[in-house]
Amino acid sequence: MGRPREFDNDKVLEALQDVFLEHGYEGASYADIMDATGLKKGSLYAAFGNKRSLYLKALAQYDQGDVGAGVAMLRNEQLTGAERIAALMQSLVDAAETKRGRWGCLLCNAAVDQAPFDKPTEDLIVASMGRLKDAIAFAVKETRAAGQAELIWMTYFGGRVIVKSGASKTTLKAIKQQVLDLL
Amino acid sequence: MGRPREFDNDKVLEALQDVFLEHGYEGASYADIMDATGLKKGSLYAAFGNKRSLYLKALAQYDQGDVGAGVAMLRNEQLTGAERIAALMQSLVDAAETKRGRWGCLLCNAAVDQAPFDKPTEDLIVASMGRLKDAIAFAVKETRAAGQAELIWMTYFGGRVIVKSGASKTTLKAIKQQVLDLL
DNA sequence: ATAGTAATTGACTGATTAGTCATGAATAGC
DNA sequence: GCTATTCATGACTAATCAGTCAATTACTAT
Repeated sequence: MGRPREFDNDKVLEALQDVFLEHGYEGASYADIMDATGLKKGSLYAAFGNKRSLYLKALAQYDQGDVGAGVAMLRNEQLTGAERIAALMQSLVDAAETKRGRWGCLLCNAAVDQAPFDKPTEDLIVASMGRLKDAIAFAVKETRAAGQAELIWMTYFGGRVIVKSGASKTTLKAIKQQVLDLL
Repeated sequence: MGRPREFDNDKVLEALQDVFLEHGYEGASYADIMDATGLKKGSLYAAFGNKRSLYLKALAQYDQGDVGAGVAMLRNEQLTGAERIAALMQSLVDAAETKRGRWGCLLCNAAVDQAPFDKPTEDLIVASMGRLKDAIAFAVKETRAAGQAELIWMTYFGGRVIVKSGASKTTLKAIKQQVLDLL
């Protein structure tokens, strides 16, 4: 009963991901948010709560979506460990070529710009990063790089940082190759 | 002639580094800035220009100071290449234990939260990151890791990211060891 | 001492911030 | 068709934002 909702929750959270990816938490104003989601403030507050809550929900969706897909891929035993790590590193190379990729990884961005201020955000980030680390460890466990999971993990995050400052596809390909040479 | 300046430019820029390290660019208000520097707005504008200009100058000082010191250390031929890389990675471990270290690396933070918006900032970051990469390459050039400079470079940035989300000293020590095992 | 100059200050601006709320619109059950 | 309920809207608030400026202070050169 009551008036039916005119928007789709998941679609709105995807739009929120993009806004926060592009502008960061502090840099994203309600003007940006309303523009990206097509919703007015009242609807946003009623449906998702305040700005911090919007952020956390978008981050949680990113964790389930983008990070979750990466984790699933790294755990897909249809592929060899080396193939899975290659795919992970390729996603970094690809990130340099898309607008969304250039905006970075919401997880890394959140770690840098919000983790120190907000415990729930930090908890979500730590958990999500941990799942990614474990998945990398799983993928490399039968390769020569079995003891270098953290190294590859860090390379991924480092790559996400340099993509945001405009690193070239060439640079990222070189990094990808250096990681593959570990395997 | 005229009234003498009551503050020291370098000291003020150091305080600005801390403010922007702690809060990021958007998150740092003039209230924070005035509090940290002890200067009023008028003086700040007269001496350094607008907020973006404050940021760039603090970033440039960070580049010359913290990054410059790291680069000099990596190029110090009094030490072996392995010793130099060990010192670099140890600085990451140490960062997990100090308040300032927890705030991260101004270069990485800037890359994530400002590089996409401001060309001068991006240029400074790219140049500074490049100098660090070259210095790492110089340090490893006669080790087994001669072809893995970018890998170590990324590991350093990745480490800076996870420190901001509260990574433990133990985790960072493990990463340090994995890097040293490459040499 | 006086004049000239540069630094400091705090009050001020208009714009923008996140967040609220009364009103009206759109539905479902009766 | 009426009522109850939920949703959407735009005007509203108080606070804060970056940035400006006239008045005052503290110095140097003459």
